[in-house]
Amino acid sequence: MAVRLCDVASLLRSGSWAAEPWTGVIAAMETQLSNGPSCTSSNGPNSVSNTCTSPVEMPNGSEDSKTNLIVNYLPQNMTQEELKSLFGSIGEIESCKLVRDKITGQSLGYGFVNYMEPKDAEKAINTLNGLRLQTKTIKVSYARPSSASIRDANLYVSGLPKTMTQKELEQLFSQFGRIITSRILVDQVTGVSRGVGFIRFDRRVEAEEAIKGLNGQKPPGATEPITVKFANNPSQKSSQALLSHLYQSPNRRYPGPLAQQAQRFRLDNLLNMAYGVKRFSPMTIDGVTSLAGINLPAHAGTGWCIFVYNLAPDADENVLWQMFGPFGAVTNVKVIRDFNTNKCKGFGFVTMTNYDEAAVAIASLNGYRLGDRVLQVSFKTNKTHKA
DNA sequence: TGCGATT
Repeated sequence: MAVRLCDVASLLRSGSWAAEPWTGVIAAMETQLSNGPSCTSSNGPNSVSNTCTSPVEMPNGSEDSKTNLIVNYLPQNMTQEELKSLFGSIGEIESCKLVRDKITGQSLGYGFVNYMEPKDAEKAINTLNGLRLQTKTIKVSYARPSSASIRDANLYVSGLPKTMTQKELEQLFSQFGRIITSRILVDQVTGVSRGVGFIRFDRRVEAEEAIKGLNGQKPPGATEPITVKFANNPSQKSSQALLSHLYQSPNRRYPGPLAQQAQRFRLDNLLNMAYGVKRFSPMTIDGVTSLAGINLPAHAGTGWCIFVYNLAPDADENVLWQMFGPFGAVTNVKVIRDFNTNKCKGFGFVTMTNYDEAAVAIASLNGYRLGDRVLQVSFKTNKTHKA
C-alpha cells in the first residue's frame, strides 16, 4: 500500500495538514482503505446504531469521561488497527475498540477510543471530527458513560410525510428529550424519502415518552398518523440477512411442476433470442402502461414488486425464494410480520428484476395452493390507505 | 379484497 496510516500519524503530529498536503494524504488514505472488500453503501452515514455503550466503565456518580470518544460513520472495511493507528496520531491511547456484529463479525461502523490524556481527546475531536474516509464523514465526539438508562433508546418511525426533513423530524421529537442521532431513509435511486426513520434519544425514558406522545398522532400538516416504536436490535437483522443469502444458493431449486413451468419459460426465452420471435409473453409493457391510473405495477427502477396474499402465519422468506426463484432473477423477498407476535400477517412481497419473468411467475403462482391456502399473486399496487 | 420497508 502506498501510504500507511502510521505515516498519516506522523504527518498529523508535524501539523503539516494545512492546505494541500492534507488533502493529498486523505486522498491517499481513501485509496488505501478502498482496497479492502467492496463497500456498496451510499454516501453519508451508514451506522448510528451505537446501542452498545462505551466499554470504559465509569465509577458511580462520576461525571462524563473527558478521555473516552465514540467514533461514528467509519468505513465498513476499516479495522480496529487502522482506527487505533489514526487516533494514535493524536496522542497515547489507553484502549481502542471497533464494534462488530456478534454473529457476522462485520463492522457496525463505529468504535471507541479512550486516550490517556483529556487534552488528546479534545484534540482528536477538533482534528478528526468531520474527516472524510472513502464515502464516509466520520463523527468524533465524547462517549456517554456506560449506563443502563441510555440503552434501548432508539426509535423506529414510519408513516412520515414524504416531504418531512430530518430537521423537521428532530423538531417534532425534541420536545421529549435530547436527541443523539436521527435519520430519514431515502429511496436509493430517487433520493425521495421512504417515510421511515430513526430517532435515538439520550435516555430510554425519553424514548418512552415520545412513543406515548407521538405514536398514532398526525404531525402538524400531515394527513396520516405516524407509527413510533422501539427499533429492532440491529444484530438480529444481520443474521437474518445472512440467512437470506444462504437461501439464494443455486441448489435451493427443487424439481416439480412449478420448476418445470419455469424451465419451459427459460427455454422459450432462449428460443426468442435465437429466432427473434416473442413466443411467450402474456402481457406487453405497453399493455400495462395503458392501465396507468388503475393498477400500475410497482416498478422502482430496481425491479418489479409482486404482492403475495394469503400466506400462512408461519410462512417465511424461504418459501418465497423457493416459489419465485425458478421463474428468474429474484432480488428481494419479504414476509410481513406482526411486530409483537412475529407471525406473518398473511402477505409478503417479492421483487423480480425482469418484467417478463415476473409476469410469468404471477400467471403461474396466482391461485397456487400452498398447504391449505390458495395464494393470490399480483403486481404490487400503490395502496397506502389504512383499512 | 388483505399492499412493507428496521440504519
